[in-house]
Amino acid sequence: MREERFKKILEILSDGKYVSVESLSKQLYVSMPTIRRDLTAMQEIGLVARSHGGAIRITELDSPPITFRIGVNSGEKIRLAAEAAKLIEDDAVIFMDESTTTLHLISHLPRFKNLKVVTNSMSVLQNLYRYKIQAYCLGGEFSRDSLSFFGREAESMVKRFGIDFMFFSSSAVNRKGWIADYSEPSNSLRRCVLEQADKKVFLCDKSKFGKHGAYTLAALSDMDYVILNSPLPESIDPGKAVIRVV
Amino acid sequence: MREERFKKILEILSDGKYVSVESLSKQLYVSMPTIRRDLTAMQEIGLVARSHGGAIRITELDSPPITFRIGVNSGEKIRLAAEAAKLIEDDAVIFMDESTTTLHLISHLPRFKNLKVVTNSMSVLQNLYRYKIQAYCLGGEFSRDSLSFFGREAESMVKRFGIDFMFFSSSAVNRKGWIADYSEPSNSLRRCVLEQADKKVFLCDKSKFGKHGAYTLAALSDMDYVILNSPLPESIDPGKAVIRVV
DNA sequence: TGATAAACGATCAAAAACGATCATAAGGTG
DNA sequence: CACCTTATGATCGTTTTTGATCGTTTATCA
Repeated sequence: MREERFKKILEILSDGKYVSVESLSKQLYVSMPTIRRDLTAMQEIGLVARSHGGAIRITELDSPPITFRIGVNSGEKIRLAAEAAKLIEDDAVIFMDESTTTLHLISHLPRFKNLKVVTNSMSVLQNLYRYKIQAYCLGGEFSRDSLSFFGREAESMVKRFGIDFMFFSSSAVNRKGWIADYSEPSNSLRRCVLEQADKKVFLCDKSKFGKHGAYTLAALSDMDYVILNSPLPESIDPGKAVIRVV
Repeated sequence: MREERFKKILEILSDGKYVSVESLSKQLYVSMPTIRRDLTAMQEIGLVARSHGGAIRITELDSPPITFRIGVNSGEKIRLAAEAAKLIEDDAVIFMDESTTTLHLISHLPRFKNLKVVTNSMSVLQNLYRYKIQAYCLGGEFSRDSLSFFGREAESMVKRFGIDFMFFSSSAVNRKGWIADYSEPSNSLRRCVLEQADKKVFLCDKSKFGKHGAYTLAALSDMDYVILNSPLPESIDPGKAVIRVV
């Protein structure tokens, strides 16, 4: 019954369009809570991306378009970013990835003196610009989907920076506590940054748990800090990582 | 719902160059404050630029936002760029600097197949994005004045590219035929690009002649092509350079 | 330059949607 | 058939989104 609905939901979503929970509820003759549960389950497998009011389909190997990602869960993302900002100190060199979560970190940065920011994200760069914060951007191939830079060029460039704090997010954390993502170029770059970073700070909202990203990046236990908005599942070993729940 | 609106706003903006908040509000059946919130969110990641009363897509050459303003003499610059575009061939790797003149080159690029563009200018990058042209951006320290990248990082990065055509402009050409500029970081980078470039194309409107830039870059006679909008002064030796007057 | 009108951001309250919980219904198994 | 598991729908408190209001800022034109 439920599997049957999953298939139908995927069909309805097949053309990549957005569908509301209410619409699905009527089309499939089940209540809205049921649709919500279905979508949540499908999200965990990585079949759909949810937002308030509905969902769109995503394929196994790519993340939702940037226009979709901006709006989703922004309240939670703002709180995660605020908590992460408490770690920063004057004179630090920090790296920020292209996730929409880290973007919210920027409004907290002006209170620090002599900060240097390294990023591969054009969105981050533009916001730093507004706040007049010194910025270094990794170059390389430009990705239209995420408005950011990847590739060999970016990777070799980051190796020349000494990074105090690396702030980043990701699409998924699987059941064994591995951070994973759908895009390998993005992952590859982050792996290089991890090597350069003194303190690694992973920002993780609860929608990430249980999902299966195609490419693993690192273990949660390799992090120095993990910022969460719900308790860490029992099954996952935090290792040396300091867990902060907001 | 909100995510769907983001997409529609981008569609609406891609047709026209400018849309008012009121117009968007009516087209999408939501209130004006909601549209403002949407535009603010989209602005933060760099998808649109806002002005009082509405928004424009940032990647619109014809009516650039204030922050990406293309200066005076744009008619002449457009003609120079059009002439320069005639040099390009399919499969070329071209470099474009951060000058406003080269910016006008972009609208001519979509007719070439398999083009790769290397640049240090964020404005160039944003416009390439609109035309879906593959782009590589040099990284490094971000200059707020010119919205582009300079410095050691950018310079060492450009050394890894093989460049077929280098298109660039400059602030001044002195009486002895030396190309010069006021900014040394910018000059320093261009010197590196000159070394990598097979064909060097200098775009020069007549306002540049007789000025004295503080830092010299190269001799006009070192160029492969010089695109002008007035005849070259008698006193300057063109050397091997092919002179084109438009 | 100063006055006027439009547009803006901030704030607040209402509405919509959400997740969590619980009781009930359906389905499977011994 | 009785029991257990799973799925479903209803309810409730919370979060998010939206629209209205108000004081402030910005553009325009005299």
